[in-house]
Amino acid sequence: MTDPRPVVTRFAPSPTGYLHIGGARTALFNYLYARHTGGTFLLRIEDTDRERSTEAAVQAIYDGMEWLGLRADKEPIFQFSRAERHREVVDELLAKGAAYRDFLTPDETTALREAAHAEGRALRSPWRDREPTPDLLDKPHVIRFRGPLEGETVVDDLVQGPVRWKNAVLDDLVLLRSDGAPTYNLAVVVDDHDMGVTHIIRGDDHLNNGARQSLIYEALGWEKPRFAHIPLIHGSDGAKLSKRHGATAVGDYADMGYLPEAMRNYLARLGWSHGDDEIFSDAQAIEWFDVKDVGRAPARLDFDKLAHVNAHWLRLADDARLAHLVAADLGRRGEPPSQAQIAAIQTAIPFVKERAKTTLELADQLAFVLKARPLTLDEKTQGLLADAETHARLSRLNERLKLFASWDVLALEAEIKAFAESEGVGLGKIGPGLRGMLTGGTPSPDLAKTLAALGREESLARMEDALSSRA
RNA sequence: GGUCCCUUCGUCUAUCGGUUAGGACGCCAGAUUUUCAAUCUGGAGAGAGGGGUUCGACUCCCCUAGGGACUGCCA
Repeated sequence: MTDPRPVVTRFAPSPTGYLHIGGARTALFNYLYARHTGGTFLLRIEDTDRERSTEAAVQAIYDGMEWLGLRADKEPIFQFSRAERHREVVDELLAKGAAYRDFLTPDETTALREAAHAEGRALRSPWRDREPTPDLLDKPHVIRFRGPLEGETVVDDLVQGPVRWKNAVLDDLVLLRSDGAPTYNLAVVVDDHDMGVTHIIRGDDHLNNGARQSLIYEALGWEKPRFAHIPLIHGSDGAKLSKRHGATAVGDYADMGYLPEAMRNYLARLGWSHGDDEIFSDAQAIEWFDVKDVGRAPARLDFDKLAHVNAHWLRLADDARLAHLVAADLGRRGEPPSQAQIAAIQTAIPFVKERAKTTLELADQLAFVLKARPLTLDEKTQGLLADAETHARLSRLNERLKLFASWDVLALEAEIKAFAESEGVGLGKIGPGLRGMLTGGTPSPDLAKTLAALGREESLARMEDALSSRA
């Protein structure tokens, strides 16, 4: 019952589009399970559909997995390159009598299917029980699997539990097309077998295929892998994932300011749970993950929660790394930062990172840092400076700060408080004006942090700009 | 049409026959307050419907409804 073989999982996307979020999660689950069991995680590109497969899509898959940090343990396998081997297996099936040549034309097949459909039965070709004469062999034909007519097939799915089908309802699927190209269901079985895959974790849209594939394994006398059909992810509106939901490709999430480690955390939690744990590291995910704990109901994407998880990982992220990401975000926005601005971002990031949920928000929070001198002051600040008393007070603050050497948050905080006390006023008489001079009105962190983020030189310069701008 | 899968707060989920049905995000209120956030505290909020089984069902069984997948010489 228990499979003694070392665990081998695989992610097997077809290169016909982006790597979307659902596929990314499937890859994640395969990866986590392999890591959890000390097994191997493989990548197979299912490019047997020559019409729709593109190199760009293959690259998109690589890029997406790279960004998410999911590396396969071996070189990827391209399914199309194994067509010869697939045909070999079909010959074996033919020899065993587990497959047959079907000379029906596409039109005849369609007619037969419709008739069978109307009666609610599975399609059966008359060629299933007819021996072709030798001269017929040159004629175009497909090769179909000869499925059992009686009995039932049970797939003991790791997520869905035991699922059973009457064999009579499973039709004889095509193994080899009339042009000799192997089909998906055949190729999957052969490749998974040859790759030594022990656990097939994939979307539950493949659940029905599991029964058909199971039958092929049996016909070949091969040891079957365990299946785990995980529910699909839906968009935030409950509908199927589509471009309309804003982002389909995983790379889009990078552009929206999410961190890959946050993505892994959030995606793992979508459909899988380990008690009440919400925030967990990669190491914990690997330690805890088991396909048995994957739920059976489809889950929706929740961008608010993703943002919350992202905020957590953002705070833990390295400042230099965040500075690079913010710079990239700004570049994408058409506002590439100068070298000086990048340096300013670096020093300011520690003071604003707990205020942002994405690197995009981080870029917004840094807007006050990026402003060029002299700042344009908002009306509120202009009004404050127009008041002689306030102006005089802020000038005194400026003089005092000029003499203040230890430019760190705690010291600055104490200094501002001390100044307020010496002036005999509350912070309310100082804060708005100081902030206005420093930022021109753009939102910024606490005053001491704003001063620290700006740095001594820039802070004092901005103050002096403002104080002298009145005339 | 046929086959198969799914159904706990708005969302993600815990529960694995006995709980005031727990947590997280979001939401509302309050605290904090020098802007904007963040943070802290509190609150509202759920077992699709109907039958069984049982001393007792969110939990097991059946039916209905709703959602989804497959039904291809696509994957």
